[in-house]
Amino acid sequence: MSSDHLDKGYEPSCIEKKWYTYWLDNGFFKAEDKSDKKAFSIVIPPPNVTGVLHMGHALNNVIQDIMCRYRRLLGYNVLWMPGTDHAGIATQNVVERDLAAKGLTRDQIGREEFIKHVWKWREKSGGAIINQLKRLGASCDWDRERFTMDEGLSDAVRKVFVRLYKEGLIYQGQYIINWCPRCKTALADLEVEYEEEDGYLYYIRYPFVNRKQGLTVATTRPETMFGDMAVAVNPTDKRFKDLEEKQIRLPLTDRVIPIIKDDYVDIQFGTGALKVTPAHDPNDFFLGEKHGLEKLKVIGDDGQMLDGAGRFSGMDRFECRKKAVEALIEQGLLVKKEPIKHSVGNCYRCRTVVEPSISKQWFVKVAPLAKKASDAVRNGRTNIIPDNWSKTYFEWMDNIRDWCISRQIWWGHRIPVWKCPDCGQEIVEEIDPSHCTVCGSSKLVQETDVLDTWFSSALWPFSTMGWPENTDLLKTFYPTNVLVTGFDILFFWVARMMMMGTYFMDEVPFNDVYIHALVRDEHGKKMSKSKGNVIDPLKVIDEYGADAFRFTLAAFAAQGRDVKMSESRVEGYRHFVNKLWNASRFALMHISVKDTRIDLKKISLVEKWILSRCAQTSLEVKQGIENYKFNEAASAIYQFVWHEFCDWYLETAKPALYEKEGVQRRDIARSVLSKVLEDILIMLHPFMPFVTEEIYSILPATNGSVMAAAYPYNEKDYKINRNEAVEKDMDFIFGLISGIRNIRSEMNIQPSMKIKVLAHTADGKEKILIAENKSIIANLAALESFYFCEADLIPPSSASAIIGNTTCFVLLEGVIEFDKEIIKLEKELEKNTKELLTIQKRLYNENFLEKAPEEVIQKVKDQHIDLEGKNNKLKDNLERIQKMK
RNA sequence: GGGCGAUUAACUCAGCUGGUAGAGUGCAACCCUUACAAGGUUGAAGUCGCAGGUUCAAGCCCUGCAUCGCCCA
Repeated sequence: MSSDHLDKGYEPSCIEKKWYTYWLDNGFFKAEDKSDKKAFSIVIPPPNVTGVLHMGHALNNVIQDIMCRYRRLLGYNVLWMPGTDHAGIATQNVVERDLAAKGLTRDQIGREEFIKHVWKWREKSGGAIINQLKRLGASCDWDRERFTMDEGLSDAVRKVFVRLYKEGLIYQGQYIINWCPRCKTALADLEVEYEEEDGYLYYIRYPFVNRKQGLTVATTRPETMFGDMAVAVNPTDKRFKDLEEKQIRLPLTDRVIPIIKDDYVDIQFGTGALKVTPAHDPNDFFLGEKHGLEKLKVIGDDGQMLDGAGRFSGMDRFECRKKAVEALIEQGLLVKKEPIKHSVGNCYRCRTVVEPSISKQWFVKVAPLAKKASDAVRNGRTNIIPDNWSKTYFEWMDNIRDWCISRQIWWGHRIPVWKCPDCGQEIVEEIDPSHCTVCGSSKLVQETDVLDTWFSSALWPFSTMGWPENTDLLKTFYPTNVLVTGFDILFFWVARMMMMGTYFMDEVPFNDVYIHALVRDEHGKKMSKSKGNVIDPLKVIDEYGADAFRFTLAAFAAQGRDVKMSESRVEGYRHFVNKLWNASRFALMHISVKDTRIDLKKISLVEKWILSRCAQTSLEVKQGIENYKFNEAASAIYQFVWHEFCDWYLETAKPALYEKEGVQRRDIARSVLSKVLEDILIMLHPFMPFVTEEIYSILPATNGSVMAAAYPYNEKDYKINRNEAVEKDMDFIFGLISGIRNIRSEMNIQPSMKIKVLAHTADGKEKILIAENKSIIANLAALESFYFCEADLIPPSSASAIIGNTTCFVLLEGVIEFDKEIIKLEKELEKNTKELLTIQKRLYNENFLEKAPEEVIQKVKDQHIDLEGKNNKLKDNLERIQKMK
């Protein structure tokens, strides 16, 4: 499987394929139904079977994959349950389009034949999105893949429906619902998307029966006037105080309708007179109920006007709007029309303007379910993260309306209700009934509607695990640890899973709900086909590799903020992948045997330092992942790998690795390098699974897959390796090197030119540190020589840098540019003085000394001493240089 | 109309229970130094949207305002 070297540049495509196949073949993604190990489980938000992977999926699944891979490294028995959703309306639309291409409609071929077509379609192309998830590296337990229309899941749906029905929580009724005239089905409130559009507000005069005058009503939908059953005014409205008429004439018809009074009418809006259309407006529906008005449906299910529209019947609703307005103008009844921005409801599947319409539908009485679901979050059994979404969740749950669950389409779970045509009995059973339970008739007719897709998705966390059977899987993995989702389906899906889970399992479906951001384009705009700003994740993977893409998503997944995605960012992280690759190439030039045993007593300060930093990084990555702060985890490891491991540690390790300090030192250096690189690969694996596996497989010190490795630094190892004192010491050394480098750069000293440096310090500890790390300093700052000097022997022609209590003098032997050094020192002194003054201001403030906590005061005092010391040294140096000039 | 969020370097964003403002990209200078130019070293760059308030101390807490975005009606 592995070779013993790495190519010069990292080439993702074939490596990704190779390792994904390897993981699958070796069962690394498999969960055990029963196990002694601790369990960790996530159910995937099932993508639509018609779906194509978009950025939202990518972010969603990368986050889940990071968590799953991380838990495996910790030794958990991990279940990541995959699957797809049958997506009733969406899928039906796709297949209908296919048929239309062949000149067929679903009505022509009939229900049974149509459903066969859908299944065939699914077999052919339904798995596309699954393969796309695999390209991302998703480590789902694919053998368990579920589909909401599977037999088992359908059984669960049936069971839930029957129980809710028998408990009186499902009912059928005539209500106003949202109707899509194109899909020819009812939609739930949630399935309507509102959009601001330009329209007109038409003011129409309805004449009184016996007078020419009348009331003017305002509407944006004049075509609905044919369904008007009354005109309503507010009883407190002064304009209508003297109104005697009780009736009014409905223009363009021969109907006379009542004038009713109700304080529901908004005095501010329009003319104060409201046309009441109970069959085509939700508010009017309730007003109609209250006043006992008839509900006349005038717009048909296909969007064409019905008989009630008189000579306009048979006309399309929008055509009718135009024609009716023309007719009103002719009759002098259109008072005015003014442009208005108003929100128009569109079908979330096909964007057709939704018609509120009266219809007989099935509903779930959600209040009792919502109570349990809402309480579960209130009392902390389920945590919503970030927490501010809890409020939105409560808001919705507490004001929830009954859920319309019937859809007039064919693709979906058919509602298990039968009617007896002989005696009218309604039969609802889990097993298809063959005859009427009352009269014995065998002519039972099943309800033709199917259930809302979200009805089956609401059961997903337990139906996928085998419910209603009490399976081992359920026992091991339910409730799931976390659900990862975007907030756009918080109500559609999460809320409903909470309702069904708490009701049927008596247990929440997940302990945590992590709500991640929406992925937008680089300007923060929603990605959409019409805007042409969609970035295809698969293309990004092709170009930059899955690892770079995944890392980008993780790095930008800060809580509570949208992810703004642009290819240039992915490119940046591809550089990171490459950096890791090259660092590993370098390491492989040196390490050749399995030896990662490290004797902490024998290793150098810088080696202790890198181990300490590595331990600390592992903790930060751990905390980041466990607290859903993936950006913090990503940035911790990025920072460590690039700027500590590569920039500092590898550079310091080179002399030892090249055997310039003897064989023993070389072997120690090898073992530390080997160990740290191995740790890095494991820590990084959840984020960048492919490249880490490739490198890990080649490292001589490792065996088998990185997926089988243990996450580095348990509590004990952390305590052994983390050493803040060592980190502080190294910060001093690194600061010293940077100080000298700074002088080199400011004084335009060529990198190839070696320089002489003298150090003066009264600090014993710093003196020892410098002495012990002299060769590192000399190497990294490119020094010819480095000695200590006494205060009275400070070289005249030199530039200085102050680090801690030590001053370094870079000898410039006549070539010093005094002006440059003076400017540099003055600038530094200015900055230092500023800082010193702010510190002093606090220290001389009695209130501060009185009220601030002791530790803060002590810290400020320490800072004061440091700053004052540095200030004096800067002044001395400046004075000295100025004298020289 | 109700609710939520944002406003910090040129750009994209971090910033914990209040304690001297950080990163990446970009920019500038120098460098092909034997893992990496997809690189290295060094540097410049911020009135933390505005106005008040609380506090010894405010990017962070409170109030108001402005601008932008999202969700629900």
